[in-house]
Amino acid sequence: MNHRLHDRAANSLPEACPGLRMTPQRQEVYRVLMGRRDHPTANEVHSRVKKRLPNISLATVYNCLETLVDHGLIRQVNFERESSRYCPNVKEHGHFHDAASGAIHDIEFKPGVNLSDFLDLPPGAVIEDIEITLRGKLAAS
Amino acid sequence: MNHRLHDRAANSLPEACPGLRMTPQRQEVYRVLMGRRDHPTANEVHSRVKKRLPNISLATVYNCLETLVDHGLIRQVNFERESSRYCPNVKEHGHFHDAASGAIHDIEFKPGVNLSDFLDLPPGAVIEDIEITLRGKLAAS
DNA sequence: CCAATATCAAGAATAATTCCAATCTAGGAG
DNA sequence: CTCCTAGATTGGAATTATTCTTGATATTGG
Repeated sequence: MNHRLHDRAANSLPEACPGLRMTPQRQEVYRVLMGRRDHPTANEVHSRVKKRLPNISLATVYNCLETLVDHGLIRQVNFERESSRYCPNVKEHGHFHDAASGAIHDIEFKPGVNLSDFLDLPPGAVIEDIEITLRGKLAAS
Repeated sequence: MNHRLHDRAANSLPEACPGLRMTPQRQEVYRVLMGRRDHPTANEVHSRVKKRLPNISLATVYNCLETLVDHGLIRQVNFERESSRYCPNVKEHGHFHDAASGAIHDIEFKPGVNLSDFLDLPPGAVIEDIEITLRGKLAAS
């Protein structure tokens, strides 16, 4: 079994991140995301965080999420026009959205592949961010 | 030069599409999208359409766009949390968002490539829709 | 031509997110 | 240790894109 990506303890703190003050709120938001590696919306994060910080406001959750995203500790993912979701998998990856269950699975690139191997990029394009989302079904097994 | 994708006359009508009633509003929305192959928002489409149909409402533009999308005549594309944009290129393709100019370029797949060539898909996944968005810059030429 | 159905328009309603102003807090300077 | 300040948090208001609702219109099949 391959745990390459998921080996950080669920309740560990992010290592010191320059310019980021680790407040209790940010810590808990981060902990909650690491603890259950689904792709919760800000609202879902809020619900989960409230178990330990009952007074935290949704605005603060949004702030924390934004800060963590800005510092590269988590990723924000958008599907269609739905609420943004947040993902603790910082590695470059895509998502597969199972229409039947609603579940979202991380999709990794095969090792060694290069964007320009399969896409006709405009000449001189410098890619800073990639977003790949697939929608479909898992065949009944 | 390769015009494979863009050879439909700009003001042509979509060929008969089962179950789609081609009203003047839908026709004009479609015409406007075909005429300028950028990626306008519903609002931009509304402005453009109003030149010929001054009384059309934004709600109708939304309705028309949704209908055209449902019938596969245009595609809806979402970048981040911005307004949806609409794209007359129905072929499977991705988008490159130039951070500097804000321009959006269609990106084609290299011929013959297969999703599973570069992505680790979950076993049994049947992909129904692909969305690939790149963000970056065009190197100064 | 008439009834059934689909479309349109205008504005109200919704939902996610951001903004704002008023506290609050942590950490460094003294 | 205490004060000061920058940054963080809060709750609620504001914003924005989009959808919904309702009544009026138009179109089509019979």
